[in-house]
Amino acid sequence: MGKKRKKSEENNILVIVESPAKAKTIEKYLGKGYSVTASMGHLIDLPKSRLAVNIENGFEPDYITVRGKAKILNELVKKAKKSEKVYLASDNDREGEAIAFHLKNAISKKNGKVEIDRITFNEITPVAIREAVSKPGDIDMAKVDAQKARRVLDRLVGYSLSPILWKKVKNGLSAGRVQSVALKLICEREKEVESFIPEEYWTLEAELKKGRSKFRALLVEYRGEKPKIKNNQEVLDIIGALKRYKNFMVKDIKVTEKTFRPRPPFTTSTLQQTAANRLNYTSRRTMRIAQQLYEGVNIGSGRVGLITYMRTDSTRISNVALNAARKFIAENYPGELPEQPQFYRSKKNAQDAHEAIRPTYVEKTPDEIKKYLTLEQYKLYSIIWERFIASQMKPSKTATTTVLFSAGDSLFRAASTVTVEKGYQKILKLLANREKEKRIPQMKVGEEVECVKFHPEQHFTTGPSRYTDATIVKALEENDIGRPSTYAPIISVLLDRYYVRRQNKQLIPTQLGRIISEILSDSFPDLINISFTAEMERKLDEIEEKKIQWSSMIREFYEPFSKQVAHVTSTLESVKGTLDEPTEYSCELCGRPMVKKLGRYGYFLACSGFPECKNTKPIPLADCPRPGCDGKIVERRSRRGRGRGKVFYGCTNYPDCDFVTYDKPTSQKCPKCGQFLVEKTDKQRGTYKACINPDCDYLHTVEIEDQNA
DNA sequence: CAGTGAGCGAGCTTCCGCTTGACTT
Repeated sequence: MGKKRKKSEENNILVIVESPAKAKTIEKYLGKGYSVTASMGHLIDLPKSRLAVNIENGFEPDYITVRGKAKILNELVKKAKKSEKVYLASDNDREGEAIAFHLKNAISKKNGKVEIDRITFNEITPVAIREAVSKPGDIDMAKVDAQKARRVLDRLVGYSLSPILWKKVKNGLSAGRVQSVALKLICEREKEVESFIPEEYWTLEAELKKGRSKFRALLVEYRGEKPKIKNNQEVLDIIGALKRYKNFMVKDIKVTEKTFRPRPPFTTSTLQQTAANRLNYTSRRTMRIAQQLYEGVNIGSGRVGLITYMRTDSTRISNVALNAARKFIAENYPGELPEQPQFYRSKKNAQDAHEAIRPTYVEKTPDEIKKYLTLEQYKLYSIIWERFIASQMKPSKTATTTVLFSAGDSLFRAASTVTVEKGYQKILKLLANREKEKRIPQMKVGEEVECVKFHPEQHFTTGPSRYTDATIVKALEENDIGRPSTYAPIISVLLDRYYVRRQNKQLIPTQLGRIISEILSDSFPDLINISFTAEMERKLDEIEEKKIQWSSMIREFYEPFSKQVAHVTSTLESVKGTLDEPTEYSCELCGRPMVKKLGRYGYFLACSGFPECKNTKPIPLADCPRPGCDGKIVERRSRRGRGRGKVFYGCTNYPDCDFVTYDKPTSQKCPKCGQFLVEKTDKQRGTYKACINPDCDYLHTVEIEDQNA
């Protein structure tokens, strides 16, 4: 008796979620009697070391406990044993259902008696959590099957394609349903960039004067046609013909109003895009900071989670958050509160397991908590906060006045845009529009203004732009390739494997990346393309709707695929040996030319006479600036610290010469003193080049290559 | 934000998607 009462006072209902930060919040909401624990993602998965898909037996996967997760799993099982009831509350999406399923198996294997139910919710609010607990249900096996199909397909693709690359290109390479399509996009764009031929064209502006104000109007019609000015001579001819019109006549004035609705709150994809465009952050950096804000920052009163979950594809927000935003707007910007709340539609195939990314407490304004945040936390929090509040404010309105001027049979156009109603723009600081308003004076139709001067300007048509973190994430998301948790890692894998490099934010394929992409796209055109994943998702939906079986879906894919794999393996010629890039250096041991190779630790120089001559050396980046030293500056890595350590640049004559710097040398020489230039970054100037010589003051801004961090 | 030093051509690699930490190499 006494024992029983004691037990009921303890936490006798176990709730399992995926993320520990979420566990903390939910435990607070559920209160007494509940214990909430995190699984930290998948605990059961395919082993890394082998295929582990039984092709002869209906593609059944051979699951194991994920390396390093045994401790967590055992503890969950132990806790479950002590509980009266277990609620599996992993995310309400396909992967979450699979996590719940595997947990249930593991727990009931060790303890058949305990009652295990599945609960789901799409927002972490007291109401939603309590409601979920009041309506426990079962695991949706169709969803679990869909996840299994996804997992098995990715394993079959990745573990079939990668070995082809090992054999034909280079050991250790990788390919997969997602990364190889991302690489293909980048390579195709590069081809467009290369084949684009810029064309010269000119524009002509007239400087007009009314009273004391001067403004410019653009030539939009010449001799009854849209002007196509190809070169300097043509523009001079036009100016010559127009010179006699000392005055231009106002022919038409039009005012058009435009309404701009605020944008929906952030998803992972739009957060990464906006942070890249407005703050210059890589996807990876954005996610690292967002994770910090989500896990919580000490803002005086203890650690507080400042934003909702950062890996989401939804723009939906909870009612609690909606009301909080409206209350905040009513109190601070009463004129900008719309009568009706704004609702935003998530993208078509959103899994919608979480809310949009929003501040957890709208009353904690960025400026109020700035002193507790790092600068990057402050900036990221600011854009999240601004975007969320703005999304519930009134639209902004602009009025554009367009004036047409005639000069003979030519027409010029000038326009000015003014904001009529600021609306949600009132809240924006970091996200505020950066363009300046252009003003033109008041005029009347029929009025004449003086033409003071002509301004011809040379232009070139600009071709397609290379992908950046922002645009590749956008492209992937639009085509339903990858998930919020993988956008940043996809970019990292392409960089880490030297398929792509990043320069001035642009993603440029390397020689290796192009070769791989070419082989994969040519050999597997049905798989390595932009629509394969969308097709796959459609079939996964059918599995979830119990219209087809997961194993038949896999069989239909695998039969032709495996044939093609065998065919390519036996027929494709190896390109090993063509990968080394020639260089200007020659081997100091045997005189043969040196080639640039990609090794385990990055690029290095090797003698082309290998294996007779085994000479290797790092790639020289510059001459050592120390007087009398004949060493070269090369990239080195510190040994201490996690991973491979931090990159720095030192002299090859170390320890005789101890010259060292953290600034990356460039191939350029300083025009003032002749030593080499290095890349530097700081807050005021951004990234720029400066002379390595501390006694030389040469510096100027230029474009540079970024790191992956 | 302070902080700094090999080797590399291989015998064992690789996927996508969920989640956070992280010694002895």
